Amino acid sequence: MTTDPGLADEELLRLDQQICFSLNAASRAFGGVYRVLLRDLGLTYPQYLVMLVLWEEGELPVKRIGERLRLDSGTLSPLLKRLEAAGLVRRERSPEDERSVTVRLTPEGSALRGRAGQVPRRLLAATGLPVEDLAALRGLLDRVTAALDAAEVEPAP
Amino acid sequence: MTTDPGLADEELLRLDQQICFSLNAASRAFGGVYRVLLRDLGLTYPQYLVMLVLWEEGELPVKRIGERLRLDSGTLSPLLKRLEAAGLVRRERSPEDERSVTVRLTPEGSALRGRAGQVPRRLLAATGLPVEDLAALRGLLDRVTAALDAAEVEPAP
DNA sequence: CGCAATTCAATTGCGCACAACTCAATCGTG
DNA sequence: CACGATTGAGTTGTGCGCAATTGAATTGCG
Repeated sequence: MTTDPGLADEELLRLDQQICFSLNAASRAFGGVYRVLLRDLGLTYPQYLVMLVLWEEGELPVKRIGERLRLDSGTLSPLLKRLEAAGLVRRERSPEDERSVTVRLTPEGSALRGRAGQVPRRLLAATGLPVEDLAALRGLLDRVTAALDAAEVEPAP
Repeated sequence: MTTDPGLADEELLRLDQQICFSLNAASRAFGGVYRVLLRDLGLTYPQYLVMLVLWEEGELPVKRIGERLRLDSGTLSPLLKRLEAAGLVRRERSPEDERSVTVRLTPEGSALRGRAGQVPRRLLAATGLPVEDLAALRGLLDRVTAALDAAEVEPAP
């Protein structure tokens, strides 16, 4: 879990810089392409992520959506409200547990899945990478995510 | 640049889902670790990126900072104002071109570099990946970014 | 049973990202 | 030189991400 101490701080600063630049740039480049692809569906990228989960599950409590997407209620509550205002989902408190809110697709929300059908293919094409490389990328990303989540980083140096 | 047409839409949807989930998750996981590491410097992650550029260059017009970080004035203007309020930079209009604003490190801004010295090492350690893997990750990220930037994605399917 | 601790959603506040726009300074072309 | 086009910062408005807090419902422990 430690780093090669032979590398000077100066070199690490450069690598750190490159890693965080690259990740930031990639994340925003993806966002830009998704934005174009999703525009005529009336969805933002995070809204699309929520719809993907709902298309798979049909209905889900807010809590579960948050676990799937690593998002908390501070992000999901207003986002879901906008999806509801757009007529894509309904939200209702669960009768069994009044604390929980269940999110359900409306017929319009389900129908949108058809119109979203070409999004993945077009996105993967835009990456310009063969599927194997994308799988490798995903593997590396998942590894760092797991490590970063597990790392107990001390606040004060 | 096209995708294997043998893959069904359903499978592509799943892969797309995994790629965007993974990228999103990794980006936010990095953000979380940076947030902890930068907290006692009083910097956010995007502010740290700006400081990295300034530590390298000393002074730079807003325009150049934006080119380096792929950020526009809508993001940079308020961010730089906060850095100025924190006493880390000064902003002054260029005498040669009154449209341009030059951003300069203050002595406090320069001094902060020393306190940031351990950030890269600690971040790289938190990733749990050997340097070679991080380099590979960076390579893949840069490739997709370049391809996504180059891809002329048509708005309407 | 009763009350404290926990859980879930929502809200508030702050900062970033991006689009669309404004305004002044500069450039380029006739 | 003059005037229209372009450039560079800044502002506004929308949405996301996260921390911190609130408030109601539920759980669990004594």
